[in-house]
Amino acid sequence: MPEQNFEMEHQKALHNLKKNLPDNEDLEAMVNIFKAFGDMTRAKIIFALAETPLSVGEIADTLDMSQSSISHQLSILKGLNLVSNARRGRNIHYRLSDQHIITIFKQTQDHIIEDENDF
Amino acid sequence: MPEQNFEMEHQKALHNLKKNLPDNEDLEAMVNIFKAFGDMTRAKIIFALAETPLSVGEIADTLDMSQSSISHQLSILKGLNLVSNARRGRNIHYRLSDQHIITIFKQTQDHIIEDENDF
DNA sequence: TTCATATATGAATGATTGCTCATATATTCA
DNA sequence: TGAATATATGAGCAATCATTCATATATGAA
Repeated sequence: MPEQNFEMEHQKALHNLKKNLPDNEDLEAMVNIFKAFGDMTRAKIIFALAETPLSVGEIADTLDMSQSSISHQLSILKGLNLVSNARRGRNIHYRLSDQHIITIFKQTQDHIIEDENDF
Repeated sequence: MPEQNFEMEHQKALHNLKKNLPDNEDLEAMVNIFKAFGDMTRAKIIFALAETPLSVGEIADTLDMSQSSISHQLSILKGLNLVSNARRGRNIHYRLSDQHIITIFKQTQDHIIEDENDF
């Protein structure tokens, strides 16, 4: 009876579930990154930096937001090693730490597009 | 002088930045998904559902959390089409809407691993 | 050194959010 | 139908968070 096989498989999966979950530390690292992505300002900063390195002021101008706000958000992104910075003349230029970051955004965009096709 | 070329390229990139950013609607959709991923409870739910479909009660037991809390979080995930549900006998089973979701998590895990190697 | 500019930072505040508790709804079973 | 079980939902509360405002720090120019 296939119905019972399904049930048995399910029970087995259920039993192993808890120990198959990533440990809290790893999960927390991931969740923190998603949290960083889950804010309009930071997402815009990331997309902007995907095009070219930018100074704090340039980002503030582009996004039409205060210097302070951008600086605060950059320090969060930096704390998570999502961006790095370097002085360039009078300014400090920020850049994405690695290309993975923009890939994750693109992947998510794909998910949304796929999703829209369902309707 | 290569320094000036750099500066000119930068000015050009800066000028085009604003109109190259994704429009707000698209960005908001992405940000909402990241927001959903950016919470330990929901992340755990997603990892659990990546293994097998589960009822609300099974998730609550596995994560050692209240039924109400899990139900609330599931409704958020469902609102974003990240999970779907179907009654199965007395219970309601939830499953991931598509496989993209777990790919995004794995991609992020890769980012973290790469990051750790830098130290 | 002094002034001007660019960035960082701390405190305060309003908004968002995750959980709990109580309760409503819905389905199965007897 | 009535009781039991599974899930959903609304209000309330504490915690988190993004922005602002004021100010500190740091660099470059004169």
